[in-house]
Amino acid sequence: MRRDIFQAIADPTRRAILVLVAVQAMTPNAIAEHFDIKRQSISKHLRILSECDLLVPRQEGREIFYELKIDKMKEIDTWLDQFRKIMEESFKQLDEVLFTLKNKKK
Amino acid sequence: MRRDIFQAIADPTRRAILVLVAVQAMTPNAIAEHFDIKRQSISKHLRILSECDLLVPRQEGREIFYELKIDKMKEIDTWLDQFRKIMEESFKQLDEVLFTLKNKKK
DNA sequence: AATTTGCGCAGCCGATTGGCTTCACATATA
DNA sequence: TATATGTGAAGCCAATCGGCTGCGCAAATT
Repeated sequence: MRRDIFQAIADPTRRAILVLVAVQAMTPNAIAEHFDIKRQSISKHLRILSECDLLVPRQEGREIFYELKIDKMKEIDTWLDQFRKIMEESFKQLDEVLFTLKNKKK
Repeated sequence: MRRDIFQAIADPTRRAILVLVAVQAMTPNAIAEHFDIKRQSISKHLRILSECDLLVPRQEGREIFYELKIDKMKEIDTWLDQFRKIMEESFKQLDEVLFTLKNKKK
């Protein structure tokens, strides 16, 4: 059972759930109302999202409110950082090339 | 056949390929050397990454160099923006609450 | 106490995934 | 021209995915 954050957000329903819950913590039933999917299937998604720490359940009587753990989202951002860094490097090298060319012109 | 960027980066091999290619455009054979996977399987991954515009193939004789299309990566960032916005709103509301509390104290 | 409500779990099932092997084909190279 | 090399496409297969239904259980309501 792979259970990383990237596999979690691969599913469009799960991404939509995250957006919903981001605005306001919600119960499985309330979430299910927004989809053409049985409540149990939503539950399965919530389990996956919880297992990789994107959501956190908070019990309140017989209801369970699922809340977004925004910090976990930052992991995606961190992954993107690699590319920002690499691209920055590329531009730096490009700048050097351009600088060299400019100097040669003189 | 789902083919969106989130499904593309769900696979760890594909994420590694993206990082490799980000540094420098590479041929399928060169990429395959970095994995314990047959070249043909890598080809399949390259096809998927190309189909959702994360990579671009550049033919050079009988070799094909796959290059990262960094712009496409920004789509992930754009998706994350939703959450940044929502969180910003939450903090704004929290600030208001704190402000009200402070005033009540007086 | 009986019923309703909110929920998760287990198990079924067709579709998809991500490996693999075998092949065909075009471009170097001998 | 014959051979070696770089590549993608097709098809196989076990594992996983994402729906579904049918439970059981605890909390709330009657």
